[in-house]
Amino acid sequence: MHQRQRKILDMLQRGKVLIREAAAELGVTEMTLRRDLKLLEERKLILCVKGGAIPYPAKYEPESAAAELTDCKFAIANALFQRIMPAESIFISAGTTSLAFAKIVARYNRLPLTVITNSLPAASTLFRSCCKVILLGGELRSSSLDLVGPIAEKNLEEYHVDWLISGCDAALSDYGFYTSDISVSNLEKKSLGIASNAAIITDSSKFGRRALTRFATLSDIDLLVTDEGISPEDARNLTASGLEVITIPSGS
Amino acid sequence: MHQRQRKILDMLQRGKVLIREAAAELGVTEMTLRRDLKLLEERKLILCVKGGAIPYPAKYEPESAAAELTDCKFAIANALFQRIMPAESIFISAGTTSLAFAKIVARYNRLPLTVITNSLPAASTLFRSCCKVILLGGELRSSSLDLVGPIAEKNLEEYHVDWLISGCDAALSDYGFYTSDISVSNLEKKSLGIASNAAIITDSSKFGRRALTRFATLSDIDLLVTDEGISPEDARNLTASGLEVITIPSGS
DNA sequence: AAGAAAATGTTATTTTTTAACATTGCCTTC
DNA sequence: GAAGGCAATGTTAAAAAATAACATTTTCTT
Repeated sequence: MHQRQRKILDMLQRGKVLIREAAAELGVTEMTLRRDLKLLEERKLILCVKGGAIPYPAKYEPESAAAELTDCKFAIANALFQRIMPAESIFISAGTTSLAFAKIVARYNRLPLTVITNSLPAASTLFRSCCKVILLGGELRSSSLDLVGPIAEKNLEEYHVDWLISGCDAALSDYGFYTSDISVSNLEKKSLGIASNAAIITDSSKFGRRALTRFATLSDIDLLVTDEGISPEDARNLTASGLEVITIPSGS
Repeated sequence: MHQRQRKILDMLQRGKVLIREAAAELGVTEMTLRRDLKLLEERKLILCVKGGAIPYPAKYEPESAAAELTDCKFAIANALFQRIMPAESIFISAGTTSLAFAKIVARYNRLPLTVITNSLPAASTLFRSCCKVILLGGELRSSSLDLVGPIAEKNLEEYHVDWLISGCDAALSDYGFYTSDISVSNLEKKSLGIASNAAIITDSSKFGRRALTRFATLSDIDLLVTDEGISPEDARNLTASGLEVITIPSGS
């Protein structure tokens, strides 16, 4: 990397850099500095704002999250949110639907909850809020930004929560809920054991499919929130097994 | 909050919003949208970039960090970094000097280390790097963005590291190192127990002062990195106690 | 309904960004 | 060491975006 670009990064360590000033300080023309900034921005080292640049904000969200946070997921998350009471404790698992839920909680920011989570995106969303946030320990997976593994599972034993809030990768209405990651599955199973109520929030497209491992049977779960896309038969199966099913309009 | 502003936040959930487009979509003039964005930016809900805005990046750094990350701290951190060998495991404690160290590690990004930390800023800095990151669990303190408390301490017992890397709030060259936070102190004490080597990195201004609690005696520490501002007498005291002392030029 | 206050729109001006092309300096190759 | 090429930087003009100042509309109050 060019010496000058390295210097720009140094300058940025303590906040915003203005193009005007920095160009003078580095003894180059504004155009050159702009070209440097563009390069650094492409490499995700900085973020260009109006008259300058700031350090690249370490978004605590996997790259994929933005695309997957659909309106439908927010609507589903919002429906569940209506059920949560002040001062309750909840465990928010990793995954985009759960993240949508965390964002709803943060946006509303009036329920003083105790939130336990293994998801850095969720913790990131909530740490400024009025909720108390507890993070499980463990190895940080850089792809999904969640904490899994034996330490996370062991930490879980220290807590009890009113609600477990989780998504799923696949679901069969007569058999249970699946995830495609074995370590996630292990953690989910454990978290079912520490929760008074378990809620699954998922869009209806997940039904009728299997994934690697089943982490919950139908009887493990108390409440399912999904969209109207779910087939009447699936809904009937679930209700018959004692789950409460909430469906939100698909258009919302 | 205005209905329209709420809508803007919704739009932002899935990435960048362009002023041109959003103004058309919301049926208002660009000027009005700009005013909305300015308001939302003041409330730290969004961040304005070139032709639009992005969701406010949840910077995993306490507000104070930027101002305190001086060149001096980076120089000190860099000197310590030279001592770290590939594949070693290190514990990085919370605090701005330790954060400077994490940033050096991330910037260089060639040492495959295992990093254990209770600091979200440090984890945030390192999660994209080639280091393996392990986060202690515990309650998230929103002011300092670190994890402390009994769970964090207990998790520590699961690990052993080659290096403990820590800052301090105050130091006496004939007595030891202080911090002004009792829960931090507890964690520091524990972490001394799991490290083969303990390094303290701190600017020389901390010497000759006390703070709330002493977390380390002189014999607990193996290596001290500071700047030339340290008095010859302090340096002599430390060396006499068996600490290796590295001083970096103040101007650097 | 009158008037005040807030919100929004309009226009002109300034600032910032982009694009296209000119210049410089460095490196290769003969 | 000179010719030529390539990358880096500089210059200028045009486009885009942001700001400021003021006009208009809407909303609320009384």
